[in-house]
Amino acid sequence: MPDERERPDAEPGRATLKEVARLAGVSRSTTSRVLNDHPSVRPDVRARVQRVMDEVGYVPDGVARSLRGGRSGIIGLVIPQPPATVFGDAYFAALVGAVVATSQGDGCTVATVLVDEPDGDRGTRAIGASERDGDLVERLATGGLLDGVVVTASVMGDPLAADLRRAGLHVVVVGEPGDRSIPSVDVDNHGGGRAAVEHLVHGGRRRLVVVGGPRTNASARSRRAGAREAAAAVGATVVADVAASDFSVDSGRRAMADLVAASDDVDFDGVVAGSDAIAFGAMKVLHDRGVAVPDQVGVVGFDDLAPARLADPRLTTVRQPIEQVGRRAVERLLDAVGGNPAATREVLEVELVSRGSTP
Amino acid sequence: MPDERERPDAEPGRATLKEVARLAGVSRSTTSRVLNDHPSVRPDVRARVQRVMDEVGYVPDGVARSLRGGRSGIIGLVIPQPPATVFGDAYFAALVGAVVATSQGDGCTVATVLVDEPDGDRGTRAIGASERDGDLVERLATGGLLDGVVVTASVMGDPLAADLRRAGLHVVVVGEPGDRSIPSVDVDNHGGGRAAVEHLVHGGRRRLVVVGGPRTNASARSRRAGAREAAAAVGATVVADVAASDFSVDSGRRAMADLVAASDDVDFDGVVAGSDAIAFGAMKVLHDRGVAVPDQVGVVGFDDLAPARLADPRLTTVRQPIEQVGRRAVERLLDAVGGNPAATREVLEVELVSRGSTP
DNA sequence: GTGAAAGCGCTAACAT
DNA sequence: ATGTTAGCGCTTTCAC
Repeated sequence: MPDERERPDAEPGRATLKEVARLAGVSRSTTSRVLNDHPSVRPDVRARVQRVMDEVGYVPDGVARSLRGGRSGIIGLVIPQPPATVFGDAYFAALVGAVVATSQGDGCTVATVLVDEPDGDRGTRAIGASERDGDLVERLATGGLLDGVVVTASVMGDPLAADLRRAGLHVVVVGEPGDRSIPSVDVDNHGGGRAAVEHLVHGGRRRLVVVGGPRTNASARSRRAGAREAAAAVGATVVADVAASDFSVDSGRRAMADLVAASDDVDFDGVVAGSDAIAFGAMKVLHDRGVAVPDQVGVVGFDDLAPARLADPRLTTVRQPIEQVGRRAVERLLDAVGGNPAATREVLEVELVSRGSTP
Repeated sequence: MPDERERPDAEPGRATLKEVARLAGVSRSTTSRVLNDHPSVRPDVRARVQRVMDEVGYVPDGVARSLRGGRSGIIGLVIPQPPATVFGDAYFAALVGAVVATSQGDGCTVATVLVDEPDGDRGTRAIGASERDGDLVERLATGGLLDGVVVTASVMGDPLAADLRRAGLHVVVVGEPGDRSIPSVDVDNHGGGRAAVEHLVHGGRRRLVVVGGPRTNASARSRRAGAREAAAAVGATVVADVAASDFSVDSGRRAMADLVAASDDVDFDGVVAGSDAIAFGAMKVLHDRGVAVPDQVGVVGFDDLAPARLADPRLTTVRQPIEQVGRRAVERLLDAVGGNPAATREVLEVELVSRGSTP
C-alpha cells in the first residue's frame, strides 16, 4: 500500500463532492456549504475542505447542480433563419457577439440555435436520434437545459416566440414580437426610415425609390412605412417601392437590377435601402450602369455595419445600436430568469450617419 | 371535484415522467421505455403512454437525462478572442455558422464561449457569481454541461486546448494545436501562401511585399512562410515583410500605410495579404495613394469571404473551406464523444481564386 | 456548526 | 412485458 490516498488524482475533474468530503473527513453537507460559501462553517474546516478541493482539482458538476437548483446557466439565442442566411451576415455576427459577450459578463453561457423554416413545418425537422415527433422548439426549450431564450424576429406572425413562451420559457424577442405581451427589444425602424428620407430630401432629392427588405419582415415593413410617411409629409415622390428577398447584397443587387431594367433610364435621384448590404447591391448596379453616387443618385443604407465605412463612396446609413440591442436583450432575459420579468417593449434610438453616398 | 385529473395542464412542459406514468397507469420504467423506444413494450401500452405524453405536453428533462446518461448534447465552441475581434469578423461568422449548422444536423446544440486574454491571466476573469477562484476553463469545461469543445487556435503556444483536454474534455482544435497530439482540423496555410506568390509571379510580378497576420498567430506564420519559400524558389524578391496586428481591414490599412510612408514611392508590384480584410485595408491605402490595382500592384488575399467578390476590383484570394473546416471539426468531435477518437491532424486544401486584383 | 436523510427527474439492472 | 429498486451529484431541510 504505497500511497495514502486511494486513487491519487487519476481522473482530473472527475472528483465528486462525496469524494472531497471523504478526503476532508467531513460530511457532504459541509462540503456543499463550503462550495456555496455558506457562512456556518468553521474557518479551519472550510480551509481544510478548500485545500482538498484544490488538490484533487474538484469542479462541481454543473448538470447535477442544475438538476437540483433548476437553473443551468445557459440561455439560448434562437435565430429562425437558415444557416446560409446567418453565415455571412454581419448583422447576425454583431448580434451574436453582443449576446455572447454580455452573457458571459453576467456569468452564463449562450447556446446558439438556428431554426430553419421560420414560417412552416418546423416540427418536421427531427433534431435528435430520438423518434419522438420532436418539435425542435419543445426539445430545446423545455428540455430544461435552457434558462431562457433570446429570439430574433424574422417572419411576421411567426409563432416561435409565443410557442417558446407557452412552453414555459423566459423569452425576450429582438425585433417585433408577434404578440405584444412578449417582452422585446427593438430599434426605431420607423424613425430610421423617416430619417433616411428626410436626409435625402434635405439634400435636394425628390424622386425616391425604396429598396426595402422582405415584405414579410416586420423591421423591413416599419422602415418602409417610415420612409413612405416621411416622403408624403415632405412632398417627395416615391417613384418605386420594391422589396429585396432578404437583407443581402445579392438580393439588393437583384432588386435594383429588376428595377432599372424596367425603365430605360434612371428617373430617380435617391434610394432608401432596407439594409447596408441591400444598399451595396443597389450601388453596384448603379455603378455598372454608369450612374454616379451620390451626384446623380443618393443612397442611404440601414445598419451601419463595418463595411459602410469602407465602401467607396462611404455609405450614408441609419445606424442601429446592435450591440446595445443584444446586451439589453440578455440583461432583460436574465432579469426575468432571476424573477424580475418586465413584459415591456424597449425601443432603442437609431441615428443617421451622413457619409459620402448622399449629397 | 369537477375534474378527473388532479391538475389538468396548469404547467405546460413541466410534467414529469413520474406524472405521465401515474396518468397512464404504468410504472416509471415503462414510461421511460416508451420514451426511449425500447422494444419490449406492448403496443397498446405504448400507445396509451404516448397519448398521455402528448396530452400533457410532456418533454423529458434534459438536465436529468444528462445527469444519468453522462451526455448533455451540448458542445462548446471556444474562441479565445475578445468579443470585439469576433464581432465583425466574417471568418468567425462563417465558422460559427458552420459549426452550429453541423451540430444541429447531428442533434446537438452549440454553446459559444468567448475567452478573453488568449495568452495570459485567463484565470482572473471570474465568470460566475461564485467566489471560487473560478478558472474559466475549468468552470465551463468540467462543469459537465459540455460533451466536448471545438477550440479555435489563436496565439501560438496558448495552452487553452491542452488545458481543456487535461480537464477531461474531448477537444478538437481548428487551426494549429500547440500540442500535436491534440486532434485538429486546419487548412493548408503554407500551401496557400505559396500559391499566392506563384500566382503573382506567374502574372509577371517580382517585387513582393507580404502584409501578413500577427506574428503570434500560427496560421499567419504558415502563410507567410509559404509565401517566402515560394518567392525564394522562383527567384522573386520579398521587398518587405510586415505583420498586421490582427486580421482586420483596419490593421491591414495601418500596416500598409506604415509601409508606404517609409519610402517615397511604391517600389513593389505585388502584395500577399494575410487575409481578405488585410488585403482590403492595403488596397485602400494604395488606392488613396493613386496606385492602380492590379495594373501597378497586384494583390492577393486569403479567405475568400463574401466581400472578396464584391470589392472593386474583385479580390484575387486564396479560398479556404471554412464551412468544411467547421463541419469536420464537429464531426470529429462528435466521433470522439461517441467513443471513436482519432488523434489526427486533418489538413484541408485551399484554392487560389483569380479575380480582378491581380494581373 | 455539522451530519443524516430525502429527493430533483431520469435510467438501468434486477426481479417477476 | 412490466414493476421494483437503486442510484447519477448535488442541495437542503431537519435534527443534533
